[in-house]
Amino acid sequence: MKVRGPKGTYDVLPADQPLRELVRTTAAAIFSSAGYQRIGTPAFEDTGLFERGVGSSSDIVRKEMYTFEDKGGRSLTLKPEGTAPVVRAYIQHGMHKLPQPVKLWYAERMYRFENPQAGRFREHYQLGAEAIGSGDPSLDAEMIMMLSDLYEALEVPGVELRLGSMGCPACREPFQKELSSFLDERAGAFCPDCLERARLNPLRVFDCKVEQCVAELERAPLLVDSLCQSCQDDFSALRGYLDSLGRSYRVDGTLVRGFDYYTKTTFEFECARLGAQKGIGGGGRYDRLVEELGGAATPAVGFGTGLERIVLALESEGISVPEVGIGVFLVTMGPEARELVVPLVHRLRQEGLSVDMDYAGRKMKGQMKQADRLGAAFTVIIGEEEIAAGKAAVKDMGSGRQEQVPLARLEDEIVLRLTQDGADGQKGSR
RNA sequence: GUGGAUGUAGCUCAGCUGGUAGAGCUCCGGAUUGUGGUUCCGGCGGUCGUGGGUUCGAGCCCCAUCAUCCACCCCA
Repeated sequence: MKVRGPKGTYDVLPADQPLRELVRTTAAAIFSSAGYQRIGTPAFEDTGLFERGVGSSSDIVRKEMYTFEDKGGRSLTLKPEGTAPVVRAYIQHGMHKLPQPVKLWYAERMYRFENPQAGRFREHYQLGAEAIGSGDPSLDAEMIMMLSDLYEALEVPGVELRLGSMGCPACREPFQKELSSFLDERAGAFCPDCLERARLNPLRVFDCKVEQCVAELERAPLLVDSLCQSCQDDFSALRGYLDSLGRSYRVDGTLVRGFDYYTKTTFEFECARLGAQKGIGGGGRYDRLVEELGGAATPAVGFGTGLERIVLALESEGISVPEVGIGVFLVTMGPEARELVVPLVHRLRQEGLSVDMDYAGRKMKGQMKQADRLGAAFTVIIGEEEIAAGKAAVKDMGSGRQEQVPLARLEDEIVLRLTQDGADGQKGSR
């Protein structure tokens, strides 16, 4: 192997495109029907945006960012997540003056310096949405349903929803103290990772999978049980909405999301088909982020979902999108035929038809084979005999029927055949 | 950053106790002096990840290194 793409990256080959395209267009339709408009943000941002936004205690900021200095001495970072850039754009463009909430969605590449594994890459593609400017739990429900509808529309198998609440500063801080003292009392019972978490961000101990720790945590206090009145009200309102929407979910007091900015609602969709990295999408409310990034105090909620993980889940079901073949393939033999066909191919393409010809010097048989591989609906054969007779052979690749068409009428005949309904070739449909 | 598995043709893989490489698929051609999807035949294609070592001799053994996959951490 001489050359390779960088670790954790992948190429999207032609065969991979249709399914990804399907996911993107399905998402775009669902998001826009809920009034979300697409926004694009730069591939890189000032490093400080993520340090302040995502939070310096998060793993992402501590060890996963692609940070570099540009020639002007600025510290920049390839974006590891989508929310902070969108919030930055909201503030920068004065979107607080627009009718609230401002609803935005994005499809962007994200970068994290992690070791790759199933469903995890250093560059990945994320679809996400943010609704900024309302704290109403019905908006949380809208967000959750958009994601849920996306998975449903795509028929992603085995998707489950977990729901939790991170509370607000008013209830979280006292709770963290309570949890910390619980952890301190039993310090001996936890693994070294958990002791580290207890110091940095106690809530993260709930992520631990070590049996001993999990057992010990059975008796730990849960944040969902000690929410303040306001957080409790919002949480039960959200649950009411989800119930009436018929969206099933599991309340999980141990659901903790990785970014420091989350408040109140957190949610995560999991897919059992995915292996260890089974989180397929998730999000939550971040009522303090806009303010922390320098805007006015503004509540907001959002989610992100990984395109690769959706595709992986779909592929585990053997789902494939049929490839569409080309319209017509022009088979030529001899220089005269090529002289005639090169401009003809160009004119037909200008008509918007999908047309191809041989560029590899294949013999006739090889050209027919190529036409078949490309899924051509029709083949036009022009050789010395045809030139001499002033006619071309037009062959229907489905039926195998072939007829002679005068060269003078050939172009009109091709246009006619290809603009009829269903004239597109269909690969693999014979 | 850590652990395990794996690295042989473009792809999927075989290669017995070490004797300097093979199949299937793909591609090109022939069987059908100008007609596809089936079949048969032929051809193109390999520094056996890389660098050392042991040996008369290494794809096979040893060491190192890199990469890939999976898992941990964490996340989409």
